[in-house]
Amino acid sequence: MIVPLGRALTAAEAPTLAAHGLTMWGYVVLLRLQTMPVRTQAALAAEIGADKTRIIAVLDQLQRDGLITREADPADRRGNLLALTAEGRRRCDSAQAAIQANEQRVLAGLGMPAADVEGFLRVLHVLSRAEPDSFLPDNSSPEGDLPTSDLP
Amino acid sequence: MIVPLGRALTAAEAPTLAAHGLTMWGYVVLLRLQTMPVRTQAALAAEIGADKTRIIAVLDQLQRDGLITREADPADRRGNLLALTAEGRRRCDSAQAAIQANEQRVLAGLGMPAADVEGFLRVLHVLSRAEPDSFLPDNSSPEGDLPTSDLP
DNA sequence: ACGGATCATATGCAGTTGTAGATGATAGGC
DNA sequence: GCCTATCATCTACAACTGCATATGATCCGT
Repeated sequence: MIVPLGRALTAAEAPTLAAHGLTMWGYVVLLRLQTMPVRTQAALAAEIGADKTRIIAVLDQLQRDGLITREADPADRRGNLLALTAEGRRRCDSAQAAIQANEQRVLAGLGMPAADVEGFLRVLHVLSRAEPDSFLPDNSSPEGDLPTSDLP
Repeated sequence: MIVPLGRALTAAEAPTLAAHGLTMWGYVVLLRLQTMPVRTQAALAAEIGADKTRIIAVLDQLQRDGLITREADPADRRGNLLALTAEGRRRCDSAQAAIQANEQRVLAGLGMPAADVEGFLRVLHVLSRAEPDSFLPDNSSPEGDLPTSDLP
């Protein structure tokens, strides 16, 4: 998969998210909490591929905006229970709708068969739910003898 | 499209690229030059979504490794002609094969219909050739009144 | 010949990201 | 009670990224 493509798609979502008062990570957090609350911030960070120290500010902001609740878990006060508020759910839904509308526009503009586009969306949906570790290659050795020089 | 997915896929490629003595940007440059040489570094940077000042070191390394040729354009000596060497082509091909093999493994592991997977790959291929600007949303106004707070 | 533009290159700055470590609070096993 | 582990939080450091700027070489139009 092509790296600049991923970067371009990410960059394209930013204005839509900004228009909904969200940042990329804020949106990712809301999307994840949309499916189910979590019991610790560390678990959330691991699931969304974020750094546990860096999402603290994200969660701070979301909490200030009234989009999430964040309360010590009575069963284990080391962790925080995180869940969407009603406003958070609304915000997430509206941002998601806008982004998906733009995706539909982009995909429609490709002029590809509807079956391909539908297949694409289905695979993408499943991929987005997969564990990030499942994308890693096997421990296969590289082909041939290659120099070990690498970019600084 | 889901941002963490893109990040996970990118991260998953890194070990394969490293095993082939390449970095992400080095690989992206090789991929682009595989299709056709370019006449200026600035044009290359724009096409691959890189910063023109930052790819200098990338090109330096690729040139040192004998993977690209980089010669002043006799028609306009302000620019450099960039092209793959035979070794560069081999390196690019082998890295690409390894990455695609891993992609096939991941996609096969999803257990989805072959038609969906093929459609996915076809759409992905077209998307990767699209102009990054085409992904940007229209100048539509956001839905409803939303707070303007944003993440620091 | 001059002025403006383009190209590669180097550099600075601010923001982002990944990693590591420290700290305090909390929990569980012995 | 003590030791170890976990969690959130804070901080430092290095690398990366985007943008801006400056410089020298080159090119083109007047």
